[in-house]
Amino acid sequence: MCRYDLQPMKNDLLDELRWRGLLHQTTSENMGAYLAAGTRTAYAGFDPTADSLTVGNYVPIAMLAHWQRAGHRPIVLMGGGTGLIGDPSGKSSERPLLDRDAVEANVASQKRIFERVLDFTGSAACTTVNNAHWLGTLGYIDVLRDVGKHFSVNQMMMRDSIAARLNTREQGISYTEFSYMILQSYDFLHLYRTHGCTVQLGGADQWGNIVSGIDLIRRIESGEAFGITNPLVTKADGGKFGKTETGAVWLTAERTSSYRFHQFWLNTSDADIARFLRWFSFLERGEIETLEAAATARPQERAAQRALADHLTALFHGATECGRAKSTGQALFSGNLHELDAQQVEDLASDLPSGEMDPSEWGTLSLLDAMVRSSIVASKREARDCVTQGGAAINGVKVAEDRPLVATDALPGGVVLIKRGKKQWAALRLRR
RNA sequence: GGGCGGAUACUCAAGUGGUCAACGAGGGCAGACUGUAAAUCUGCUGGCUUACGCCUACGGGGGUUCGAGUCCCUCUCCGCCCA
Repeated sequence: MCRYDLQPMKNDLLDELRWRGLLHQTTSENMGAYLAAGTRTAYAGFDPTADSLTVGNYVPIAMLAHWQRAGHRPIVLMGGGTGLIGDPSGKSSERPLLDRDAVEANVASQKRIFERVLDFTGSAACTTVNNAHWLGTLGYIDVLRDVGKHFSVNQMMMRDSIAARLNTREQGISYTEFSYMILQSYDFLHLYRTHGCTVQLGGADQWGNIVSGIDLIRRIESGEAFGITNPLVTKADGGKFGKTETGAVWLTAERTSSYRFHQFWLNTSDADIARFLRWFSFLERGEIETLEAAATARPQERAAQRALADHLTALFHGATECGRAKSTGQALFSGNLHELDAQQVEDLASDLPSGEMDPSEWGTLSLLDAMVRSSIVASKREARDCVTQGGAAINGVKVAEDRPLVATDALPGGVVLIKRGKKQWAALRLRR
């Protein structure tokens, strides 16, 4: 059982979401009473445009988890069908279409992520569905007759997601992407019919699509359905959430190692940490409030950042990996690299960009070349700049001038660790 | 179908025959200060065995010229206006 042990929610769901800052809008004022009256089913959709998901996709997953903690039943909708189209919401340009096999493979691969956060057993077991299975068999004529009739083009064009694209000079919107809203609405209708699903969760940018689905259910089934949206994740400095020097932060180990994942959260700025704890962690209110107080009183200790990093790394990578990530960070930032044993060095190096060198190159391979070879820099030019500016280090010790690597630079296990700036590391392995 | 305008480095955006590897802004990287934070200040930001040198680049192709991002022809794509 790899699922992180989430505790049942003690508070009212909407109150909890509101307190966490996860509640952007709901489609009805009666939501609270509706949820209190029984076990409900909600879904959130995910685009299988990659074989993994990033921290940017995490909030909807967390929303489903909170939903489940409150005793309701979650459905993960994999957009195997809609992924073939591409959602225009929040996109400034037309997206490339993926081929069907790629989408199928991505759907399978992403399932692992959901299994870490959601409970697929028990009375409110989560289920996964793939809309390729019903959208794929729809006939064009049928859709136009049965579904399209209920959509007003005039209304669709006024939706923010579409209007934004209609008004830009550079980019238009294809009929394909224009139709996305109809398909997403149909998904909701389908889940309403087959799973008794009456609630859709999504980001604030999904509002228009969600409301369309609710309308469709009312028109065709005379049924009542609801929507809950969460705010989009922002950072206090206005930067893009989820990006680091090395690119997007993913939720699976093959794309982002547990070490980097842990570091990402550890580096959360003071201005963001309180909101991030509430958004991203499943810690209890009391714990969060204690951490927030600590962060305000003694920010230099970064207790809140550490707690968030540990919590999420354990959630997505497991407790063992989380421990490894922490000790790796400790070794790298304390600078005592020669004290590591061969196994630790190897573990560490396996996380880093790396290159190889031959023992015969001791004394001749320059630091600049070594940096290029370990791919920590894109060119020798860049390596030179880095060294000149005092930003390069061998095994954590600053090197002011280019020099050849020598045999004593090797750490146990035959690895030389090269650092660029404060946080970027690479490994050069000794070939044997 | 007709008329007009546009395409420049990661992004936006200057440039209208030599002084252009290309102003400026944003972003990114690095340094100082710090707490592996933010803010601020500074440097760098096409590549090469550091070279007032060479190579590659201003949508694609072809031309004019001693010399072209800059002029001409053509192709592709985009926008606006008229049908």
